Formats: sequence, structure tokens, C-alpha cells
Amino acid sequence: MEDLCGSRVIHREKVERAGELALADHLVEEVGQIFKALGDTTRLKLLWALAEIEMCVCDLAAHLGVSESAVSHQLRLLRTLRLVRNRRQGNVLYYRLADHHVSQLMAVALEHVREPTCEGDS
Amino acid sequence: MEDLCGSRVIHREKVERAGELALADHLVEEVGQIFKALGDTTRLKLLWALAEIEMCVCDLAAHLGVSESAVSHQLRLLRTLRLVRNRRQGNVLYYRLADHHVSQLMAVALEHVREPTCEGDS
DNA sequence: TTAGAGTATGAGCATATGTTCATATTGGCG
DNA sequence: CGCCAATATGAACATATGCTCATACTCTAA
Repeated sequence: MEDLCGSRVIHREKVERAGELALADHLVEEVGQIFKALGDTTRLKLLWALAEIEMCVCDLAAHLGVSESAVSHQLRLLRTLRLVRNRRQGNVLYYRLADHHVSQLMAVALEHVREPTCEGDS
Repeated sequence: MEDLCGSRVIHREKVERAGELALADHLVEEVGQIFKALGDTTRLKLLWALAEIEMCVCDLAAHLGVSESAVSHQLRLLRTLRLVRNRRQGNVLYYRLADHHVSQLMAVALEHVREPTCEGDS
């Protein structure tokens, strides 16, 4: 065990290789923000609904049982991350998912959750 | 605009349809925990490294530049969610990703982040 | 232009979250 | 057994997060 940056290291070559493979910090940060956005049940329900139905703020608020302000705040975050987009029709803004990645992410995570708990594969 | 559960509703039929399509609460909760776990940069770096290399706690601590205790705490969370698993070899616990879903999620999110910001598709 | 519906935003507050420090546990070895 | 390395765990603290309330903005219609 050697010392690297003040930490014990058992497998120096693995640590070095991990350093080479590591994502750029800004990418880790951005990807983390995507997941963080999906990691809140309110936003997750929003996105799940928007995967099938184009909806406006007050519809979403009614669906989730939260205030329109709360929905609007969350949609802003999701817009910033390009997870949703909207179109305006008069006074009403209709939101929908921005692209297929979002539903894909939800599908994969759901698959993981529904997978049997037993182990056995690589 | 009608009133449903105390909220304004513009499109009652959409709200009702969203209610039918909604995921069971426990599923939303579990999926949310998966994304929340992926939403922290420390854990994300851990998982990214473990996607390629089987590593032990102190290697990971050295790689990330955080304490072994912090790594251990995070790995416990990831274990609970079945995102990582480990094998013991003597005193050392080697961690790796639990299944393909994890790397798949990271790949999709990374793809989304790298996608050009311009709009234009459905 | 004035009023109102629909939505957006800022501040503030209660809760959740990640790290550190101290301590406990587990397995290998003399 | 007794000791040490490797890891796990609990408590505590600083920060981040999501909601509410109040207010501002935007578009339509009279």
C-alpha cells in the first residue's frame, strides 16, 4: 500500500487507470444534474405523465396534487436541463418531453427496480 | 376550467388519463431513489470507475480524493439499491457494478448531455 | 388600454443530504 | 489469542433542496 494524495492505495495501477478513464468534471457535473432532476418524485411523476400526454402547468398541478408554483419551479429546472420543452397556445403553455432519452432513462430504471432481487449473473 | 381536488384544471380528460397511466407510488419512490443515487457526483464517479474496473474502498477513495469513510457510506447506499455488488478476497472487498442497467443509464444520460443544444425534432 | 387567466420568479423556511470524526466490526496472520 | 489492515457504522454539522407565499410577467379579449 502506497501513498497517493494522502490516501492509502492498494492497487496503484487501478487507481491510475481509473484516472485515465474518468469523465471530464463538467460532464460528470452535467450528467449528475440530469439524474438529480430525475431523482425527485415530483419531477419524476411530471416527466412520466409528459411521456404520454402533453400538459399545461395547472393540469400537472392537479395531477400531482401540488401547487402550480411548485410545478412551474420544477418545470423550469427541467427546461434548463433540456428534459422538457413547451409550446405556447394563447395563454397556455403545453409541456412535453424534450427527447427520447428521458423516457429511455425512466424505462431502464424501472426495469432495474422491477428486476428480481436474486443474484447470479456477471 | 373546473375544480378538481382544489386545483384549477383546464383539461380534465388529460388529468384523468395521467392518473390512469401513473406509476404506483412505491415504484416512483424506488425509481426516484435510483436516480437520486446517480445524481451525486461522488457516487457517479464511483459508478463510472466501477463500470470498467473492479476496485476496493481505499482505491476508490484515492481515485476520488475523498475519505474512505465517505466512500464506504456511498457504497452502502449503492449496495442497498443493488447498483453495485462486491466480492471479498481476504480483507479486501472488491466492488463492481451490479448489472448492465447502471452503465446503460450513465450512457444514455451522457448521450443526452453531449447532444447539440439546438432543437428541431419531435 | 385595462382586466384577468396562465405562468414565472424570488425570498424564506423546513427538511434532506454528504461529509467528517470517532468508534465498531471483520478477516488474516504471527 | 491478540493485533493490525480494511471496511462499516453512528452522530453531528454544514450545505443543498423543494415547497409556500407574494409578486411580476405575458398574452388575450373587451
